[in-house]
Amino acid sequence: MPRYNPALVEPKWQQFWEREKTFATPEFPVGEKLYVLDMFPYPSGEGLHVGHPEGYTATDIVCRFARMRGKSVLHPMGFDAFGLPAEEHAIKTNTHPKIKTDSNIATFRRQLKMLGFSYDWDRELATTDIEYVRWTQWIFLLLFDSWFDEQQQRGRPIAELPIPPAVAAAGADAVRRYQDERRLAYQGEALVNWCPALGTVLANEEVIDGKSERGGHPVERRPLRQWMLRITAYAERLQQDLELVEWPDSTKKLQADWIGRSTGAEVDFPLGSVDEFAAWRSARTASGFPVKPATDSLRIYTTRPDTLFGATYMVIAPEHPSVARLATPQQLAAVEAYCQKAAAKSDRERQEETRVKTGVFTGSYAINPVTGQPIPVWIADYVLANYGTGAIMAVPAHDARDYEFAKQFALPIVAVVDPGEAYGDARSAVLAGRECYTGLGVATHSGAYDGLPTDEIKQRVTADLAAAGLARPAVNFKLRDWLFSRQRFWGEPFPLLHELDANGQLTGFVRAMPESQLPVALPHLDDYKPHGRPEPLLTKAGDAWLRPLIDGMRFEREANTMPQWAGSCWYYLRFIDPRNGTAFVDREKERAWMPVDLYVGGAEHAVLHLLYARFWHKVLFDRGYVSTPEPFRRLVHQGMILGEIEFTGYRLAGGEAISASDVEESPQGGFRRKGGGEAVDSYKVAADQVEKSGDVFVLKDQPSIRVDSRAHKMSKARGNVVNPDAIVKEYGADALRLYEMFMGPLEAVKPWSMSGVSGVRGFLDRVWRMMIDDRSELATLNPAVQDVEPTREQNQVLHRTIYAVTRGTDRLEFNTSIARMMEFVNFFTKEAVRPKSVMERFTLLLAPYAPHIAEELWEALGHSSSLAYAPWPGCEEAHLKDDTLEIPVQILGKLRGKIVVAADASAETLEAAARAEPRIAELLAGKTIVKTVVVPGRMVNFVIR
RNA sequence: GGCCGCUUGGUGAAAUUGGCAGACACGCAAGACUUAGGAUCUUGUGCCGAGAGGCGUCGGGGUUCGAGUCCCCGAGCGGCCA
Repeated sequence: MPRYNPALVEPKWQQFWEREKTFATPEFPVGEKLYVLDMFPYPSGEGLHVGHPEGYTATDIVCRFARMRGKSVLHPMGFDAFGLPAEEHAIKTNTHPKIKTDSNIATFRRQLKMLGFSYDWDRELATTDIEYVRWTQWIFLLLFDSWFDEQQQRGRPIAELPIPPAVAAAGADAVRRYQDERRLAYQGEALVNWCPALGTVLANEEVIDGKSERGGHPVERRPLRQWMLRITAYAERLQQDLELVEWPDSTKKLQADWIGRSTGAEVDFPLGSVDEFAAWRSARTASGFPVKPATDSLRIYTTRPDTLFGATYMVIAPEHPSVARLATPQQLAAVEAYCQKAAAKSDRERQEETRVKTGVFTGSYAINPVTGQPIPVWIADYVLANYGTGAIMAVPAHDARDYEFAKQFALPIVAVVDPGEAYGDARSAVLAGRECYTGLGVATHSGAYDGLPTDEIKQRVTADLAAAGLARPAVNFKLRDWLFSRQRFWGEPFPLLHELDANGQLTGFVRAMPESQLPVALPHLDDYKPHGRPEPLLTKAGDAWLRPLIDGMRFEREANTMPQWAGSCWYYLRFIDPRNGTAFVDREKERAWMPVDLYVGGAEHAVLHLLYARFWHKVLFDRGYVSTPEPFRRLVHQGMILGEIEFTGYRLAGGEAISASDVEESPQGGFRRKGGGEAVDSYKVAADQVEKSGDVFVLKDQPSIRVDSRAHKMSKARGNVVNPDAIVKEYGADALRLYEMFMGPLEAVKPWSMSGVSGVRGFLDRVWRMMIDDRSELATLNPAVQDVEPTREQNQVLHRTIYAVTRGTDRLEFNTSIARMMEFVNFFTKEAVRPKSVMERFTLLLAPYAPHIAEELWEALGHSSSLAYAPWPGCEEAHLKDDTLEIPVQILGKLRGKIVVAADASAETLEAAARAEPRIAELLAGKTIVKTVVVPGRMVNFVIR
């Protein structure tokens, strides 16, 4: 047979697998199931990136390995195909975004097939497929049809929502309104990024520093009617159930922080004069804490009820419902002006800590319920309307933002938490109100509570105020409801109709499309250009689509589209039953395959995609459509692959070299001399121009000049992008797969290296020559491969390799498995006789990693069927062990000698042998042995004096 | 600014999870084969030292018979959030 030629071998086996449907998954698992999922890609116009095959190869190895161990494996692939780039392309070229999307998918599919992944391609789907859209819309309608029962902590059908008698008495419309306010999908006003210059609404990622990403035009925040999903109802469970999954701790923490559960208290601060306070207070004690905030007080949420005595003013959000009521006539104009300005800012801008605090006094006062003192009520945009109650008590001594605000507006600062002696000199500054302290301590200036530690006073104050009807313990979440509508074209239409009255005006009521009428397809548009209004682009469609006549009634269609997240929220379920025309997934199949056992994808999706998918899954679970509380049992993030390591030198305008240690990034981009000096130019330095000097690299001919040595993110601009097509062409798909796994641990960030690719290609060449006679023109085995019994040593090498590769593959430590296979090949290429049975078992070990060459070798070894389901080689204990071991002998923990003993030598034998070792004996002579540590099979250590 | 992670030869890394630091690969060097080499094979390759030997896992401290691994402090780099 000729030399190893992946260009021939790889397409041959790809065609074989496709023709034979080798990786078709049965409808139901046979025996133990394994569902292994890759985060499906967005099919960009750039094609596959070398980062994609990293995770995909890892999961492919896991799947091929599992099949050989007799598991039923579900391993699907699809495309997250809605998205902005396709829409932008559509606007530019005036072609339907589906055209570009489909051609991008075709490229991705070709590239994925070229890498030999064992997907069941019959299950391929794209979120843009109209049949997929049907079920995305169907799930949306399920959300629309659900409300969250706080008592039972689960979503239930809206028909089961108890209607209070008063509402029922008010008539059918009142009941509908009552229900609509409680659905998991509801309408609300939310701010959009409206860019007048572009005449379109922009996604958050298209807005950078308040300007449009394209063109840098100003962007305004405009309130617009939008669809929201009530994910906050599930906050508690989304947080709790993180305990059920096997995810990286860092990812769980990110999610938990994003959900942001906090405990504290809601406290009412009465409005009105000091002399009314005592009466108000006793009335409250009698009536208890009202469920809804009353108009005679301001309700705040705080996580630090222990600092109530230090509350010297209050702040409400500019959107707070009490703004108009609290603004006194003298202050009204200033308040209105302030609120208008605040509305234009994003929440994010408003929370910027570096920003100078702004605010305006309402003119009104509230009473601090623990001190009975009046405190001013301010309006400031650092308080957000939708967190807590939209109002805070400000404790400038113990909250950084309140402190800054108080400084800015000369408001009183009263310290009520004593940080204690350990805080040093700063303690007196804190107690004098000259410094802010946010930590724990001991109560001071807190009346009867003085001297209590923070945790205790929190409990006591909350309990006491609750008893007096002034407060209640409360839990709050940072998580906000999910803004689910977009004003774009390329997304799923909402399957909803707005009712119109006799005059063609909206009644405010919405009707779900009946299931039989799904899917609602996108309308035809003559072009995809923005229409210059903040409303959804679909309002450009004609009346035939927009205002359909159904059963003799005229409706207006919902013209918003869903965000890209929608499709990726449930694709893992559709893969189980991708062609089902009557349900989004068959319940029995779902029960058989779920949950996803291993989910691999980038850490950039650690929060949003995973949180949204978990939320939808829980709704489906509550409504009885799926059987597991969590969708993804185990999650792994593959690390980013960076470009090849580069050396970067710097020089001044005149061309004079400057050391990297004297250079810093300038804020405008580019580089400058450290300390804000002159601009500096960077340039690439060839590897042979530098040398290592201590910890750093310097120019060979100018050793005083340091250069940077670093791998950068791959980017078009930097020109360091590696194209998988080129790698496959030059080295083969197996080499690419093997290299990506050999680079280092799956989760680590790793720099690309072309010579590393050629290194693993060299390994595959050696594997080939180990078994194949490459000087023969025919498919001939290497004459060294013979049908003989392995020697004891050969068996040892084989079984140790089986052991290590099995273990490494199981634990996703692919790099070490590959290293062990390399050791195997290094050993056997030196053997004049290579037992065929050993070569066969090695080929099976290699198969998950480099499946094409393995199939080819398997065939050459005389097998007529694929090895995809051949049993994984077993490892026999007897062949793993040596008769004798070399054991290190330490004195005071330092290696001083070695002894060779029987593998099963006892502790006594070991110690005796160690003492007898000449060098050890010499070192021990005349010393007192304080202690002897013997670990059989491992080491001996003498502690001497 | 907050949170998380990382730091081991010239380079990517390994270390049975507290027990011989540097497996495997790249690179480099020498040699063999060869008309040729970006092919193949062999040998060597942490640092200092002629050697015996000593030193060595970002820096400092601690726990331990024993620390790359665990704990504390610090530095640098990266990621995410703000």
